[in-house]
Amino acid sequence: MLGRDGELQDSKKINQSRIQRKKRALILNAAESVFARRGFSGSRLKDVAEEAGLPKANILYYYKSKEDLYRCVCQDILENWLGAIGEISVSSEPSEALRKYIEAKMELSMQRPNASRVFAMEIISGAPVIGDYLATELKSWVDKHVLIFQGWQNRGQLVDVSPYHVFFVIWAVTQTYADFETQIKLLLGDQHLGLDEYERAVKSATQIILCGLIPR
Amino acid sequence: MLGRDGELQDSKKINQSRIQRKKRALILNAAESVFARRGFSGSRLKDVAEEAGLPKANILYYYKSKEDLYRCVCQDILENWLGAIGEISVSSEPSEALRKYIEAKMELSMQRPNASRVFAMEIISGAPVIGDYLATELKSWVDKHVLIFQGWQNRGQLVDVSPYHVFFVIWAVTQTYADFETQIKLLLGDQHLGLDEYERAVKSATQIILCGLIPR
DNA sequence: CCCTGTCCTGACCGCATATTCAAAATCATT
DNA sequence: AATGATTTTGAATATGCGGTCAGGACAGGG
Repeated sequence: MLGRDGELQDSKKINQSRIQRKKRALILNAAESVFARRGFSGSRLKDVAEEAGLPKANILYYYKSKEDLYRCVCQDILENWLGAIGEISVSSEPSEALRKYIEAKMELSMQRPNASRVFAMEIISGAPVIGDYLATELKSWVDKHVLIFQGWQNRGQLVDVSPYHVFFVIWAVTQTYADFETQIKLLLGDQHLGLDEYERAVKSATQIILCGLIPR
Repeated sequence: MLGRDGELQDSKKINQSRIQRKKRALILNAAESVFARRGFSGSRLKDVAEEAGLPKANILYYYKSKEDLYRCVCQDILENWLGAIGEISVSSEPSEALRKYIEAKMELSMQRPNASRVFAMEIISGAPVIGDYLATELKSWVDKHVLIFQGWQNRGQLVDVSPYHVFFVIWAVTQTYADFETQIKLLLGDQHLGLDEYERAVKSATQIILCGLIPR
């Protein structure tokens, strides 16, 4: 079972040779795509090994256990997300700030869909590994931005809804294009969800959400 | 591995004694909650057995295999969903029709969150079992309603966005309250996501989406 | 009470899995 | 080239899984 409060950085060696970093990154990528399909307990190290093109024992040379590997995948995702999105700027117009945020999240979903899926499965499973992170770092990030939203609402620049739910709606919509790609492709009849359809998705999602948030 | 085109009703016995129906329903419920947490390959029959309060062998007396059980869970979910939601009425005002639909989906998410989670995991995993259903029945249902949406758009009653994405947005938002309940509870600081917070969620979601869809 | 079919279950089987290990191969440094 | 550290990997191990089975419990109609 996944120990709840493990330090989330079991194998975060700091002195890595070039070859180590390369191999570890290769394995991390392979692991992400496997975990994205099956979740933690459903994934097999054999599949990770095949995906990475390495013998199974080599995986466990670089990551001391399956759980360690999974934690590192999660940590990598969280760092990447937090770094890529940054803040919602206080100064600019709400409509512009929110549009930027939505577009950034959409792009993340499209560029690293597997990251989004691992995250989704982890949450659905009860967040045994990243629960602490959600309750501390993410919560403080959200609380801070809720204040910004309330400021906008006081000035009549943002529709009067619960600010937390603004986030829930934005996250839900932006991540659905990664997590539920299978369903979307089947319904659109598309095979590849190409760039044109991606543009349409961004446009539709942004338009619907923004119109719902910005008063006239 | 899950055979893709299996008939989705392996164990759909029609002549069931009262005791059979009761036991099968009990097991189905337990299985739903286990599959909701771990997905198909991550779930253990032992856990289903414990959840149901039965010995493991008894599970396999009523369902001939783990995959059979999983298929029955999926089928049960799909039937329930299709039956509970029904159609989006053509005649009434778009705003009323859509509001009804959104509220119905929200209620389903709240009443059977585990069903939503099983569905989510199945899709993220590539929909090996319900893929056929999505590509046929659900697709024809959606295509039919897309026509309705386009009719509304021609009459200026619905904002001009890709109708398919209208569904994607509605589904994303309504299901997020079931699938990501863990995250939402952690961020709201709540333990139970009580009735008041549920009302607020319905109100916020409905308001944001509807305002984004209905022109003024 | 017996008999017949249904229901229940502990013990068991074969297989897959995560993890260990020791020996081989490769690399780095002098 | 020599030596020591790092990296690689096939084989071995222990555990846990889905599924089987034989026989016991039980229900109900005669």
